[in-house]
Amino acid sequence: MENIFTFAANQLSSIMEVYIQLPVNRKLFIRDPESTDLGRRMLAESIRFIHQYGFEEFTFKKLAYSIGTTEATIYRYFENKHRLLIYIVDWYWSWLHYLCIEKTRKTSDPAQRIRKIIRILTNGEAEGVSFRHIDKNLLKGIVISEGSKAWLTRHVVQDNRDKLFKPYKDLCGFVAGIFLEYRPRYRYSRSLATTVVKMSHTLNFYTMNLPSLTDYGTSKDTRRIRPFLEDLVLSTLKNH
Amino acid sequence: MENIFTFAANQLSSIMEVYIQLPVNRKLFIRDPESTDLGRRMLAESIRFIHQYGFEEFTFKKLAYSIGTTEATIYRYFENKHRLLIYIVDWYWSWLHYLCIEKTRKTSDPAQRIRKIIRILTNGEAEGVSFRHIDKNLLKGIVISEGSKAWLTRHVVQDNRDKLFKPYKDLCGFVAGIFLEYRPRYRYSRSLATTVVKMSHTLNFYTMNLPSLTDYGTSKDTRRIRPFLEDLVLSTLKNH
DNA sequence: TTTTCCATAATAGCAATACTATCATTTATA
DNA sequence: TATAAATGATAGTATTGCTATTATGGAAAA
Repeated sequence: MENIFTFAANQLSSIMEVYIQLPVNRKLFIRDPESTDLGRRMLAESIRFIHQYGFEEFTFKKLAYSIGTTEATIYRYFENKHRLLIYIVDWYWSWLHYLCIEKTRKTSDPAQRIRKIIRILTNGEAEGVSFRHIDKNLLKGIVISEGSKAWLTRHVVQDNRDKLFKPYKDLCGFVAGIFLEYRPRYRYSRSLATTVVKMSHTLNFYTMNLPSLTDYGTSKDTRRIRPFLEDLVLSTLKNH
Repeated sequence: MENIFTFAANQLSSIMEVYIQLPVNRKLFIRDPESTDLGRRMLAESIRFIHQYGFEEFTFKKLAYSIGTTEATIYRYFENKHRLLIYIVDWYWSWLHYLCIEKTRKTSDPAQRIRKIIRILTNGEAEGVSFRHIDKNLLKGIVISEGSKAWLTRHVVQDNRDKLFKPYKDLCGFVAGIFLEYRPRYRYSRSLATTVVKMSHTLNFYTMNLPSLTDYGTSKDTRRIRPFLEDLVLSTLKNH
């Protein structure tokens, strides 16, 4: 199967420190942050900052200060902080999509492929190859608690036209395809895929912050999200 | 069944213009907006404004101008605009909860009760008794596109301790109870209830703004959310 | 080597936001 | 009619989210 990550996948090697360049929409930046050391520090530090203090507290001025540059310089890389958020959120979804493709490649049994996908989506610890400057565990935290803010704006429709949410939609589309392999006649594969992708992250947020919305008590044990979603998907699909 | 809405329910009459006072957490306001004409105009106008321009564009200065008062006065009713958002979002969830109780009261068949609940959650047109100053259709739109912002903040945990999200959690708890009536041994009733409540609104947002995440093409037909969720819930529960 | 770019630094400025504070005036209530 | 409470009018402040200008330092082209 040829896909957008072919180039990246070919670069995979046995050493863990591998540099995969995930494709990012060029409209998301003015100057490619991956192209300079300063740019990469912007990414690394904004991930740390947003994870710690939240997106509302995050400003270019503070980011500039903490990496020893100026506000004006950051504005030469990113139009505004919202675009930077979409940049890192997109990066996360692209990476998850890549992981899903990689990890299901060798499995042919459709039900088994579905279980693998759900395992990846609900995995607490970010797995896969490591990256120089992007801390995937922090990133996952950001996507869980700030991710929706990427599209919860007045300009969703225009941003969507500009394909800014393509990685998320591609991932959901891929998952929907896996569902259809299992039950080709199921009519709501996309809705179900979106539900699973969304809830695998939202239930994480609820477990940590509004635990009574889940069944895991106050133990904050996010591991039980997986059996719930697995049962949800397989019960539904089996029924068709 | 005694419940928080008993008083309100007793007031129901055949005329549509009934005044139901839904309980709102007292921490959400400084001065009760329901107690004065000016306060009610604040609620009515903020709903209109947020629906039209979004929560980010919404400021107390603009709200003050459009109802002919001053910023300072609004600050005497609400601590800040975020609390006002929680106020109206809570109001919505309380009202939905009330509707769910009312509409399932006469049905005893558990599966039928589940279908009723899902119908209420996915109903495009806001039904039920009407209110003087709160436009429930606009309110539903706000909850769909701004609702999560109520808890997607750094102070979720504290806000949760202050019981600011009680109406949402109560609704999800009620739905979970209905699921348990049907299948008492199902282990994930809360997660499933939360999933249904969440997705019944999120899929609405996707249908309107990111339609490729759903199965309804570009027709923007939100009516198909209901059969999807109905099938999802009943397939899953039947399996137990 | 010199020139000339170009990225970044340094600094300023501006309109808007999210408040807080003060005092005058109107309105309600005792 | 007195008195308190609610609202209006106005001012002020720190911060945000930018834009603009000029200076500097280092790498590449001439």
